[in-house]
Amino acid sequence: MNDDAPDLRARNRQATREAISHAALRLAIEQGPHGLALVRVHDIATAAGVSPRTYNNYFSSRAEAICAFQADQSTRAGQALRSRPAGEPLDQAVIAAVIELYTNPEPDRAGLRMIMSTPELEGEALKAFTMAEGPLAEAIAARTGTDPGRDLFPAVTAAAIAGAIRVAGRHWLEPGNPESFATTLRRALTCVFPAAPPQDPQDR
Amino acid sequence: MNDDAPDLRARNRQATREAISHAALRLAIEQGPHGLALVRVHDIATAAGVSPRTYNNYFSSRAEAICAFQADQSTRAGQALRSRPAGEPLDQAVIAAVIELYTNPEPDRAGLRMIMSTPELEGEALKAFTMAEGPLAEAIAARTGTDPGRDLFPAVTAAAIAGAIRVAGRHWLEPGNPESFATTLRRALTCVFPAAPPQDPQDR
DNA sequence: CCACAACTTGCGTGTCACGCACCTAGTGCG
DNA sequence: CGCACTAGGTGCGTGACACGCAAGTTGTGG
Repeated sequence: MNDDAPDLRARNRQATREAISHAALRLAIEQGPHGLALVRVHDIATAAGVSPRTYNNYFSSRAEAICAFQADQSTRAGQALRSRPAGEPLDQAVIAAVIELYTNPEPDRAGLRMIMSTPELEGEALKAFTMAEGPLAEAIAARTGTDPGRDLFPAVTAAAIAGAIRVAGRHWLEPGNPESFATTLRRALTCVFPAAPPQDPQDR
Repeated sequence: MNDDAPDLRARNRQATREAISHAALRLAIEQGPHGLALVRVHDIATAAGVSPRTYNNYFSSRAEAICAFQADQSTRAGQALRSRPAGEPLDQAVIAAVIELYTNPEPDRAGLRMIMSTPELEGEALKAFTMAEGPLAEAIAARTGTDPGRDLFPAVTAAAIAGAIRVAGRHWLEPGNPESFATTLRRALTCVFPAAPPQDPQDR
């Protein structure tokens, strides 16, 4: 929690990391899904105010740089679930945590659309979502009192949640969709928890 | 179904595709998860009996070549579900179809472990699994009579199934696990369908 | 104030993806 | 039965990239 100001170096490092990934995403959006190959490493580095060599001290591929925000966000999924009140039933805790995590701030439609509609970026985004599953599974196991080493429920549920978020994103991106992302997210996650196992389903 | 002998050309093409991907996987296994960078394109092409230039007429990256089998298998998921009897309840049909698809032939532990434990390959395998979701979602929609354009259930369920398969694979690979893959698969998929809507659960 | 560590940068190297042009082999028609 | 056609394989050249290495620069702690 106290990684706000541990060091001036660490802050500079985080700042350049964000500068690079932000520049990468911006340039990618400018070129559109079909012009990703035109986004040169040199351009990203220049736009971020660093040398090309420094760029790949932070990222080893364009896709990794462009999707860094998604990746960072995903790693917070487990923490988001843990921060829900202990007594809350699993389904409600998950839905609340995910909505809190993915609508703060409201996601950028252009950026998401860019990532979801470009094969190479989609692969990297997939990796990002998958990285969330480990911590998420641990948080679920902690909440349900199951052993993640033997019981498959936590890991499978975490994977299902990550999948639901992906599906929600894809559906939300479809042209002419007036729903808020939170609404779509809630609809998708409700499919994962049709009826909470040992709880009374008051949701839906 | 009738793509067995449509053409001599097509058969040759499929044969070289399989030769390349098979050679790529074999060489990757030989080098182990930490030596993937030592598997040169030239080696793969030579082992497959084609020129390096031909290799990337078929695949544009090593990971794609190595995971081609997984990708091909994934694309058959929708078809596997559709080939189940129409009256069978969704959960039983899915479990039967997936087990049929992923245990025929019995998967190669070394190959799976190679793919799941190498970050770059894992990303490609993730893409392969995700490619299965579209057809799977359509098959689920057809079986449940829902509209995949409006209802999120088919897509979310397909994603959950793909995630369960991944989790099952990871768990099955853990050292000292005596279970058959079919058993692990069934356990994982049962987490996705905790209680079949109006059916009696005879599995588990 | 100084020695040390972290970080950035320029350079060189090996690898790779891919466009282009040419060649080989399978195909269908007269 | 042979010939034009076409899909696919191959060699070559080019542009870009990842990464190791060795400085130079900036923050840190004694």
